[in-house]
Amino acid sequence: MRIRTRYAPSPTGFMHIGNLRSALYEYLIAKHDDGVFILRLEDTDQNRYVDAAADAIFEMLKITGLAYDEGPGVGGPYGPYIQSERKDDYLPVAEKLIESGKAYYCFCDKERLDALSDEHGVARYDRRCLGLPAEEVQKRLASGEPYVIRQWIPEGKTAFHDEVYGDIAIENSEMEDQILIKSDGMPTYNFANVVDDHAMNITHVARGSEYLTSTPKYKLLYEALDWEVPVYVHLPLMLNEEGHKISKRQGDMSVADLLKMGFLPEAVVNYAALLGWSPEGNNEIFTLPELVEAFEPKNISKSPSTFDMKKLTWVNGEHIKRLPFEKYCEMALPFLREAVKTPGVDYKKLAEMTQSRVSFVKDCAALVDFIDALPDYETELYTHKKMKTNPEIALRGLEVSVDALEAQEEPGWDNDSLFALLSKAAETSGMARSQLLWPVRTALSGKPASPCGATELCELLGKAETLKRLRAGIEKIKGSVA
RNA sequence: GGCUCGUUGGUCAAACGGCUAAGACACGGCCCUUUCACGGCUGAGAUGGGGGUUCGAUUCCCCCACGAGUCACCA
Repeated sequence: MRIRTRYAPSPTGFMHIGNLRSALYEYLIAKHDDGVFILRLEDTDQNRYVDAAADAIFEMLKITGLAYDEGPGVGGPYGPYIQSERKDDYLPVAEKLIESGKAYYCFCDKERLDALSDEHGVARYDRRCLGLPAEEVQKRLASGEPYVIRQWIPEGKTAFHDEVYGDIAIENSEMEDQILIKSDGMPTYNFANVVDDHAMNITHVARGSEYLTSTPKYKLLYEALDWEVPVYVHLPLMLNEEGHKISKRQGDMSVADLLKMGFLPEAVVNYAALLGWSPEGNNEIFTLPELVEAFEPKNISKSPSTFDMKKLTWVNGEHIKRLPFEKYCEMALPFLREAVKTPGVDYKKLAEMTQSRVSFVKDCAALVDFIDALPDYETELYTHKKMKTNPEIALRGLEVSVDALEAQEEPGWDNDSLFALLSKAAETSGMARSQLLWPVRTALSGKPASPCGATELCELLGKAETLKRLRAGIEKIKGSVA
């Protein structure tokens, strides 16, 4: 049978990296086996429903490339894919459970329930309505009294198998007679989930390990309904830097925020895959199709992992380097154009120079900001141990360079010619090549690092500007030495 | 508090019960280099504690500690 997985978010807020990972793993489990990936919106909590949240989910899945085969907007044979639109499907199932004695009506109100809390604030329903005579139930139902439907949990112990965590068993006495149908007629998440997963023929359920302890209740429901239990793949928790589960309610970072910060969608996806799963080989950089190929649920780990911005940043840089040059250009050009206004600048060249040097595309701007205007810099910059320079040597190096460059014709003002020229000048003047190049590089960029070497800078800036900056450098050193 | 899960360097993580306990990020050094980056090499850095089982435990069992999750008419 074909694998069918589903990502079933509730549209109550933005999507964070943990949510994305759930969606991703669901997607990968399906696609690795040529299965079907489904999106289903679990909007049974009308109080927490946020309109924009659903759109945000659609958008994030689109941007990250997690295309669903069935779901809102695209349809499918098991629709609708929004729970509020299937609300009539749940009550009959609950009533069936009542008939078989696996569920019962409960008329207890909020106040009474609240009073049940113990010293830890933990409330366990006391089953007051469990033994209600049928006539009384009918009478109260008929009178329009609000009610909920509760699952009846039998005595015993319930075990289930999880692909990641193995066999887990929990005493039924630990479980409450949970509510299946709320007083507003809507199903609870746990119930709707089971009903829909069955209705939609879901074969594999991947979700965070926070559901581990409620899974036995699901199992009991499946058994009571005589439905086949899906394969469970519980995922290790994803922790924030404080060591707590990442959640929207705690204000943790959203995927949209990460994208806004300049992380590439493919980098975020790649990194999300790596948190809690490890590839077989040593390579850690993957595109989505490569993940589909490489992903094996058996390599999912059990222990929680902490989100690490540094590693994400590295992954991002790796993806930038792998970007086709045209693509990188397209992304970097707006930043470069904003950072450099000097006419006649070769933006393509700037893009070329920056691609291997940035962790974020937008960082390219800061690398070339010296082109329009020479930044103010300290004479200290002329001192470089490995280049064997200090301000005095730099002064001589600059003077020699200026002399040589002045004589260079404009038509031959290119990197190769200039490099040869300065190399020769260094030799003639008895200096090391680096003793000319470092000062030139410094005087032209005014920065400790530049995206290209000295003579490339000369080419970039043109003869007039080059000479102007070199002379300014000379004056600067003279001024500070004196 | 009950229950469930987890615990390998700062972080992510490998390791049929068998070796000097992989690799990646970050950090240090070196090389390459027209600076930086890239790339290459390299260094430091880990099995929470205690008991077992075993010829041999990161690995299996028990206890402890610590961490997290969960115990809603939220999902």
